[in-house]
Amino acid sequence: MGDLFKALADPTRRIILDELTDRNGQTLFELCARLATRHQLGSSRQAISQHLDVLETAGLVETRREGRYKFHYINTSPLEPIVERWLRKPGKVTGDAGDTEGKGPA
Amino acid sequence: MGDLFKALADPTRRIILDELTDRNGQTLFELCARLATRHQLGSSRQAISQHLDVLETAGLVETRREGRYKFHYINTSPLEPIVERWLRKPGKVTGDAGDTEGKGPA
DNA sequence: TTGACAGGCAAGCATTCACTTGCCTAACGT
DNA sequence: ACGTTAGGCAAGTGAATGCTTGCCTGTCAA
Repeated sequence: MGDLFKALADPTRRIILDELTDRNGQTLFELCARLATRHQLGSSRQAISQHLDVLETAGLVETRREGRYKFHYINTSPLEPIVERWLRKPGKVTGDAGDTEGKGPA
Repeated sequence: MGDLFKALADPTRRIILDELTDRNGQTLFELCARLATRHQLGSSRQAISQHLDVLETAGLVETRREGRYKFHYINTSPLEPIVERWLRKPGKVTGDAGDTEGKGPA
């Protein structure tokens, strides 16, 4: 769950999602080129690749291999439960017991 | 904008939002007690205070002083534009030009 | 088969982040 | 006035994060 928010916390990754929204199914190199051209992002190929890994771990990007190409597709479904979590009316905390992620005390 | 996602990226801060959803207008000490009791979070007072600062910077928490008490109120309005950003249909990237946050190239 | 292309793996580095520690200010109660 | 309570400020520490560097594995065209 926290992977989703951590993925969204980086501006470069948000721009990657923008780019995939504009044109879905891009390869790594295509993304590099378009991020540099349209967003003035000088990130290296490896940097973008690592960002894509983070986004994929968060479930925001899915991939499809085809020969030596790897296409990246945006998946917005993990975003939908975000707002609803804190939009429920005050009264009872329901399903957050598993959200500590090992950040608890020793 | 990125402040919002960074604020949500931490599990302790998400639990604080849960706690404020359950009971709005808590003081710092009240939050400390309830986080420890109901969520087994052993965070110190200063840690919680810093988390509240982050949440307030992100616009997710607003405060009201009253004597020596400071009450914290959740504000969910910054959450609403989150999903819509990437739910627009592919075709044109519109308003992301200001999202680089100084992470751009030299 | 050889070389170019698309991508992956892993170590190293600098910054940021969460948290602690220690001390301080301001508002109450008695 | 004095002590207690609620909260704030700032420096320091360990871990995580974003990025680079260097090399390696597959895939395709000629």
